[in-house]
Amino acid sequence: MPSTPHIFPAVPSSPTADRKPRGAAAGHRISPKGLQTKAHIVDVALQLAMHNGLESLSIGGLAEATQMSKSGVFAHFGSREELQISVIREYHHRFEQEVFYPALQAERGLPRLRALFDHWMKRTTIELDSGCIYISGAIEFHDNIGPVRNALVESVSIWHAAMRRTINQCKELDDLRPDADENQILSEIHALILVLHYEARFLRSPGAMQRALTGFDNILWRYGAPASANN
Amino acid sequence: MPSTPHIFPAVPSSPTADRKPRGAAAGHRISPKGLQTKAHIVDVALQLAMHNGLESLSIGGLAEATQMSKSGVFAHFGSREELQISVIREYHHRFEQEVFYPALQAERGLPRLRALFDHWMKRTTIELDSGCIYISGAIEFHDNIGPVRNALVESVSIWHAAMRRTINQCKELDDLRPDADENQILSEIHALILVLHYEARFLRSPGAMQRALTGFDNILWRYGAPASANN
DNA sequence: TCCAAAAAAGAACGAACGTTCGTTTTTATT
DNA sequence: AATAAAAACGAACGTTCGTTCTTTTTTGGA
Repeated sequence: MPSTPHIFPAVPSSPTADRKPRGAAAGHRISPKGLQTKAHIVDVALQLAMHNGLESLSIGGLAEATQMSKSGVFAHFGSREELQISVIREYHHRFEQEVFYPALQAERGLPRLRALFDHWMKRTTIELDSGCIYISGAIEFHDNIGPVRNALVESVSIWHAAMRRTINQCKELDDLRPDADENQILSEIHALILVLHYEARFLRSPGAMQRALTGFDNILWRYGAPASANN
Repeated sequence: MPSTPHIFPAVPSSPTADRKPRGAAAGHRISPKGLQTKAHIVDVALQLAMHNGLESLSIGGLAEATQMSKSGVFAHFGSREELQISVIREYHHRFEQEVFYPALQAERGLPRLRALFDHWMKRTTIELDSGCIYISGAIEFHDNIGPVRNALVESVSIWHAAMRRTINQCKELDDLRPDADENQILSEIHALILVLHYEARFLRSPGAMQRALTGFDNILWRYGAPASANN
């Protein structure tokens, strides 16, 4: 795979404690086979976490899902927290690949903002039969200070920064009012994603996606520059 | 306590299985002391659940928090699910008391809708140093079908119905455009609550409450009847 | 092919989980 | 004050949890 650019630099592998992990989590050189196995474990773990949350991830359940022994799975991470962080990093990576980079192909300004929203929506909803770690994780870890929470906040913050950048580009290109507050716009867009997730995945009320789209148009209608026709 | 009216009738005590519970969960007549103890347990359980979610409620932890034995706590509910449902019902009751009924004192139409939103905001945020069961529960139980999920969906649905009613009254009183979709408006208001919760409790970004208020004004500005001055 | 290193397995640990059951203490009523 | 019922306790159950340690299998380079 070509080395695609990253929204944020890789966080150092966070040797949280002075514990001495075994296996791939130790100071060993990781063999190709080891990397492949670990990638597969993280892939399965991410699927589980998207369905049931990071907190319900268990080494035992993951071992069963991957047809491995508990200790075999454990050795790749050294702790449950490190497993959770690995899952968050993987989710962040896919979010980059499936939401952020594709939207960069839309031209700057409103088309790109809309593309980001559209891809974000799709990532968030049941369309892919999965939940969103950034949403469930925020609930699970809002009081739970520690490295897992930090990893989550970091990823979401970087994503928010990217959104703010795009919004500001809209202002520069006169697609949005120059006096509009980018934090306000970001909040309102994020709000639509959250309520979409709530209605679609929990309440299962029909029309949730259409309401999110209408809400987005309302934001543009409210903050759109009077000069330009933005829809 | 006077018998205050309820938004929804009490759900029957759901004798889920053919298990034979002991203590207050059985077919016994419950003594005043028993009721009082159970109320205290539920009160403590609600506090715990508002901080860490319904899923992290444990009989053992609750026993420790109430200075009781595990079996003593357990006997009042007969199962962990019934405990969770009791907590949801208690939360529903407080939501009625602290959000819904106080707002009824504001006059019909926009003042009442705004009062509902204001109280809802306060209930949701850290102002009371607690989270919202309707938000965390939606995440914890979106895939987890069963009586707990049902109780949550029921409570939220009833609350949404009350909101829709209020929105429709706004339309009748020409505070909102008569052609506005009440589901759309409800979605956008709910969205503001969700993002407020996200930003205030998880990201801890400043200004979240102000953005929610601004967002509410934007909704009124979008859907407000052109004739009336609604702020 | 041989061998060191890495990966995976297997067994076990202490703790916490929800739940059951027999017993004791407390409550409410006569 | 006596008594039946309800509440609370204490101990134990089978599981699952994350983690540690020892042993076996697999891998990859010489």
